[in-house]
Amino acid sequence: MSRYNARESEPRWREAWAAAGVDKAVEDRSRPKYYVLEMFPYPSGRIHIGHTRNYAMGDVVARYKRARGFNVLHPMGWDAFGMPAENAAIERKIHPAAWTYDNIAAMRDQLKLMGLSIDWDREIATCDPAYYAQQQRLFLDFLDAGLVKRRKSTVNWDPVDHTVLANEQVIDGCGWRSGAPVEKRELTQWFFSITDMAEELLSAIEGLDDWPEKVRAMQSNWIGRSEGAEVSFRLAPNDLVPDHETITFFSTRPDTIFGASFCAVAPDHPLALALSNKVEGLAEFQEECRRMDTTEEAFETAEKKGVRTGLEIIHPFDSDRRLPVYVANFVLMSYGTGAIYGVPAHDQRDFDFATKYELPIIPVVSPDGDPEYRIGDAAVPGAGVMINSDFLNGMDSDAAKSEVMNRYEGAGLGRRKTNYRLRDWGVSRQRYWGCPIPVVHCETCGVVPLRKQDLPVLLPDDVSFDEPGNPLDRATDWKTTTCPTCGGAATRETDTMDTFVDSSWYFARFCSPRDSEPTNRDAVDYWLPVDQYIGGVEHAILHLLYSRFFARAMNDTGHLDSTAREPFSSLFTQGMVCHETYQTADGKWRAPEEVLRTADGATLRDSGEPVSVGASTKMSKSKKNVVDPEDIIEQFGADTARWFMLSDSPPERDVEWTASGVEGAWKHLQRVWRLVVDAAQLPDADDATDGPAIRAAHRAVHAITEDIEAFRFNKAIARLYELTSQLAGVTDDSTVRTATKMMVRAMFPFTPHFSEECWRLLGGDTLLAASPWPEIDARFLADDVVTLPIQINGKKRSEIKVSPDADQKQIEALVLQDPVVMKHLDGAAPRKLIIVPKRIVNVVA
RNA sequence: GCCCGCGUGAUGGAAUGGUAGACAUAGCGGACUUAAAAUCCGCAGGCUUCGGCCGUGCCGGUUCGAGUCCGGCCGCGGGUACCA
Repeated sequence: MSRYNARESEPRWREAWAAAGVDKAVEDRSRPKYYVLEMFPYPSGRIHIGHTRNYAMGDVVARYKRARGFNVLHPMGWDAFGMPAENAAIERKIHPAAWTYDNIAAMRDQLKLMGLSIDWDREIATCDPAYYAQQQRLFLDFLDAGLVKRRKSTVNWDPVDHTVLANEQVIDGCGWRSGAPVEKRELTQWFFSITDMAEELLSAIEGLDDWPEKVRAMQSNWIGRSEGAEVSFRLAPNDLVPDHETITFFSTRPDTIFGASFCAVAPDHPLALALSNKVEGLAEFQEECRRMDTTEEAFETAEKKGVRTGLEIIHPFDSDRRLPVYVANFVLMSYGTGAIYGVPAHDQRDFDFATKYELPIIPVVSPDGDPEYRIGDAAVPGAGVMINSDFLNGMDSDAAKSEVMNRYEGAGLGRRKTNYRLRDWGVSRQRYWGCPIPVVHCETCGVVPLRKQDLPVLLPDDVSFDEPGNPLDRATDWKTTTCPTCGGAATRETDTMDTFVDSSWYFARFCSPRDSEPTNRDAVDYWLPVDQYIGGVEHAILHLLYSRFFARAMNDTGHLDSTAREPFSSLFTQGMVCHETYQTADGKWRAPEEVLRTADGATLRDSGEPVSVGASTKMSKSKKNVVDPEDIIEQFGADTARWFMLSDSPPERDVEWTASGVEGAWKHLQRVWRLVVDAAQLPDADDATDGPAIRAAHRAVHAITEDIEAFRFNKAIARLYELTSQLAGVTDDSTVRTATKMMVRAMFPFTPHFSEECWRLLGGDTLLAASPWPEIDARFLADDVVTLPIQINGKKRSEIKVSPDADQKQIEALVLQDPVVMKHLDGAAPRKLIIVPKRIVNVVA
């Protein structure tokens, strides 16, 4: 009996597809387009199993849509700038470019083994000057349009590596590489004005119907819109800061103004800075706050502390009331106005602060309407009836909110204001391996953008990585240049762009990857938006939000069609690939290939030492629970790997990689192969011939089509298992060969090489890769007879077989004659008889 | 704290309000074989006095009928946060 030989077959079919050019995407306006894209990988050096699941899903979609007559664009590229390349340069004395391009070459070879239908002619790498030169053009256009700004901001500064760190690179207050405590510094940085688009980015989420609800919620929360009042209250006359007359506050609860018992400003608020040397202990307190790291956990435990300034605010509605002003560590300069008035009764932070400093806690909102309402040992947020609030007493808190804001506006104290949590996107990085920012610093003209004809600004090759800091700062020859405006001496900007910039527009570049402009309008108008984007949920906020911003910015600067402001019309976030973990008694992690797994435990293969089996978690080097896709492909072939990864769990959920599961997938393909070998000996049936096999095939493919459309790949595969058993079980049926051919075609998106091999064996003389999806014939879907379950009082007791077009009376008669029904009714008439056609019967006794 | 998800056999998971557990993995039994592997066939939620009864995290509701819808809990996972 012959076996399917993946190792021999798979390369042969990949060559055949390449020779036929089936993966090439050309603009063809006579056909509907379909752009399917998986998030492009960072070229770390090896393809990870998680990548392969991601690309397998995209490939199913690409191959299916192509078979459905769509003109498919399915490209691949490399998110190739970033720190690991510089770290490699530091540790191994390899140039980042050499390291990166070696990795790309290795990963491209690995990816090709999977048999993905990718148009490799469109491959791009973001570190390629041909790519980042276009990014520099976009930067200049954005600058021109006011979408890029340069300003001072507080950053995380690593004092050992002499560089700015992203928030994610600060771990427990220390630099992730140097381990040194991170400082906050004021640096002048480049920003994309994403906050200008906050409202549009938020409201447009509404229209992203084919995005996961989860991602939409995360983006909404991240943008974080809140409505309230921005008001300025007068400071009582004082000698400390005579030129400060007011403090401006933001509050979402103007209704609680009569509950205010203190005010607080951020340590870096202008007023606090002005007071630094005039209030005892303040300068030290501010220094302490600066040292406090910016990560989340630190705040969790940090005590609320402040320094009383001696200043007082005059209550806006009661000029006899004075609110002491503090500088407090829990007030952030980066949100609102950097100043709050504290209402301890209705805000937990204010409550904690007031308790510590023995400030009054005045309830002003009574949840149950009781005017004598008292606060316990925690603040009570939420709505209610106003109490202790002068002219607001008795009002509903929502109405009070509106009333107070009206009074503020009437008195010229302030206005209604919407604030966003979203911050502008700081893109400056003091790094070498990134896209240079195309501006110069001129002694006379200041910051001057380059002219487009001066682009690209190429990264210098000759740089050293043996000192900390940004190598570009030390690249003197490169840095020294002339000013495009005055021709005088100038130095280049040495900041490079955040790598998230690179990935914010690559989907547009794929439409015309070699064009001399960032985009070709004909190409992007045809291909965009991406019809199906697939990637990990870890990019739910940053990458996807930045891309949404970029699509709009490119729109506004004429690089994209003005009608399409969303880049990805449908988004799918796939689950991770997990694996059991193994540990020996001494606590050391062991790799799956070292372990012999039995039904009730595991031992080491070589020594027989017992191994404890731990939870299945995301594959990671530290836990050694990693499977190398190349090993799997070597052993079983790409199709087996693809089949298994999609078969076991719904695509949005994590899948557990198991050796037995992969073997099961491999066995199944061999089973199909035997079926195909047998079927190849049989004659074809003509289209009209009916039989159990062809019926089973049409039904299965009908369902599989719906499953693929709905991203239910696991169910599609389950149906293919079922169909295989059905075809193997029929005897004496002249439609077996025809049905087998249909099954092989339906398997094609999942197991393309294997399906081609089967197809050829069954006499196919075309490539399945260029063949249409099987047509469903409705004749073969209809039932001759349907089985109706019979429930009595909602519990299944019996069933009857009826013709599908039997009418209610016929069914009723059959039901009442059913022995089980007769027994339960015991001569009585049913109280009610519910007949759902072709579904179920319920007898209410 | 807030915002999302999710709780179904030993396991991954199926089930437009209509036969709960498709399909797969592991397991058990059998066939073939000197034997093993491979392959093929079959069994498989729990309890039962063999009539049935119970069963989708828990409690209640809607319905002829609830894993599915509604209300309230419990548990797990993810995201996010001194955001005023």
